[in-house]
Amino acid sequence: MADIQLTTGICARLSNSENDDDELYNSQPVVQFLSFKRVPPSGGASTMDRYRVIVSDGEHFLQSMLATQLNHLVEEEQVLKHSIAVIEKFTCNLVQGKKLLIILAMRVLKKEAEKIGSPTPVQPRGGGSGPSVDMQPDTPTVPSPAPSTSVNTTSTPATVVPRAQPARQQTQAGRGGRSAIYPIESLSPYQNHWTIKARVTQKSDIRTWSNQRGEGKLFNVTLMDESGEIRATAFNAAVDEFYDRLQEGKVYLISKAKVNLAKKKFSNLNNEYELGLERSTEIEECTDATDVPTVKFNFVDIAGLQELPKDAICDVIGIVKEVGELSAITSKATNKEIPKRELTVVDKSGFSVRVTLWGKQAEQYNATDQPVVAFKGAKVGDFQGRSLSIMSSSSLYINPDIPEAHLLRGWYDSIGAEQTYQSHTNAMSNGGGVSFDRAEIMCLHDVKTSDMGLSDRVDTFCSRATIMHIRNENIAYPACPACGKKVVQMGDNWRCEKCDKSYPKPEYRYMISMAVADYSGQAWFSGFNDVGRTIFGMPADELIEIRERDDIKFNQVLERTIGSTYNFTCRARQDNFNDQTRVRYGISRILPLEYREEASYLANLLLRSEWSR
DNA sequence: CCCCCCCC
Repeated sequence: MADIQLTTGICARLSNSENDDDELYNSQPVVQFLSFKRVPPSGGASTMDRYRVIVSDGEHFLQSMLATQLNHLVEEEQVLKHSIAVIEKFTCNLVQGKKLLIILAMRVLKKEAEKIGSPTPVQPRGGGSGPSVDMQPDTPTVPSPAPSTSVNTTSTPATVVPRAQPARQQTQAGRGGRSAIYPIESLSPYQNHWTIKARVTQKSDIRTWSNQRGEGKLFNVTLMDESGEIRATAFNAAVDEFYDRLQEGKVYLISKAKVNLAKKKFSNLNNEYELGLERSTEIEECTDATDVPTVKFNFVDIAGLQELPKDAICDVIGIVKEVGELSAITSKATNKEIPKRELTVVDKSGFSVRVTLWGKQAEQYNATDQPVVAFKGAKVGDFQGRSLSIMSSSSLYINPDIPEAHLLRGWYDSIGAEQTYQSHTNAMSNGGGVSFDRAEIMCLHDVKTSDMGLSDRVDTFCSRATIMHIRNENIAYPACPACGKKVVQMGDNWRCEKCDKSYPKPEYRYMISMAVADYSGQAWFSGFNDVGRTIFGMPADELIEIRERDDIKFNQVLERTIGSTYNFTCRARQDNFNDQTRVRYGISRILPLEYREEASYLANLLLRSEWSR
């Protein structure tokens, strides 16, 4: 190669050009590379390192980025410092008010070269500061918000960056008949002739609809490249055309789809736009897909689900401990039968959660062993504490080849399979709608000074309190083995009025009255059989037997309970006794403290405060 | 052009 000319002035033109400068975008400038710097991904969908580079036209220099499909040129040392190359395809993004060149395709003309000239920073037209050439750790694309579903849903990205301007496209769309490959991030309704190279990370079932406006069918896919994600929808004829061709996990070159404004409330993707796949849309599977990232998860552990609000969208990974049979429900809204299957999923947090699959996912689930399962975009429900629902926009991965899955497999096979798991039901509710909720904990002082129990309704509160004393009189009563009501001794037998039956032996049931205290004060709580079984760890028959046999031991058993702390859910009720009105607190649920859960709660608090900083 | 994700 004889004498290579750099395209003098190109840096200034790029820096100051309008985006509709077709002539500029169609030129193939020759530049010299001055430096390369590897920068980590910015989060969001991006999982690949990128190269920040500085290019020179001999007169000025300009900060630029290599599209990730060009990373290998640097890594294989096909391009070096001072190499001269022709930029065959490029686009520009506006980042923090500055124009940033993104090199999409290039050809090295001279690998080893000397630095040409003494280039200086571009002076922007009309004053102002020129493009920064310092290596700030920002990236050329609009940063995704911190994946918000698993943590603080109200956090917003620290920097709000103007969206990429519509990148223009080389009209010689030509060579090979295909347009340049554009980052998903750069798509907008203002440009045509783009091609994206994207992975299908999620594909919905085909859904039909019927309303006033008509009827039809559709499906969606989520497409992802290193710059971001976009949802694409195909209707009717396009469904027939593309449903089978688009497969989850595969990478496609997609062009000539329509770019529509996304209705944000229907999508949790970080994209202003979505694609309409039409019959004229071109979709071609791409086998060279190593540069297109695979799905990225932001897992929350199963214990941590109770920190998420209902309807939060999250990613969860766990072991399928139990698989339910395929069943169906009838939707109240549409009166349609909907196939349903429930999985019980556990993880290292020691919790289990019920996960509902719907439709085809319910029908097609057929893993009978206990696989690792990862969910992306599962919806948090509050049925029996916490539950998960897998929506059409969620993805389910059986035994995904990711580190978290291998760790989980190893843990489960060595210790997890033997352990018991706490369900959110047990942690939070007694099934009758009364739940323990740490956010609802009241201190006893507040309970006693509030109007709890003074109204006609039943007031429920939660308390974390420590047992100070248990009344030893009337600690249990002889009950009917069938109905639990009190029985009376008649000769050798015990008679139940309700059942109209006599039994040779009663079954004792607890009737506990205990003084409890927290940091603010003390109160008397009363509870029945389940409360006694929880605090004594034995049925009432056993305790009564001890009392009859050995009074000292009986008192020891009572004393053993002193000082233990529980999570209580109580009902406050007015009580009239001997012309005196007082408020009584009945325990409707008692739960031992779960130290694992407490630790995980605290860990999640810490994480949350880290991330919202 | 959908935007429902259902039920216990």
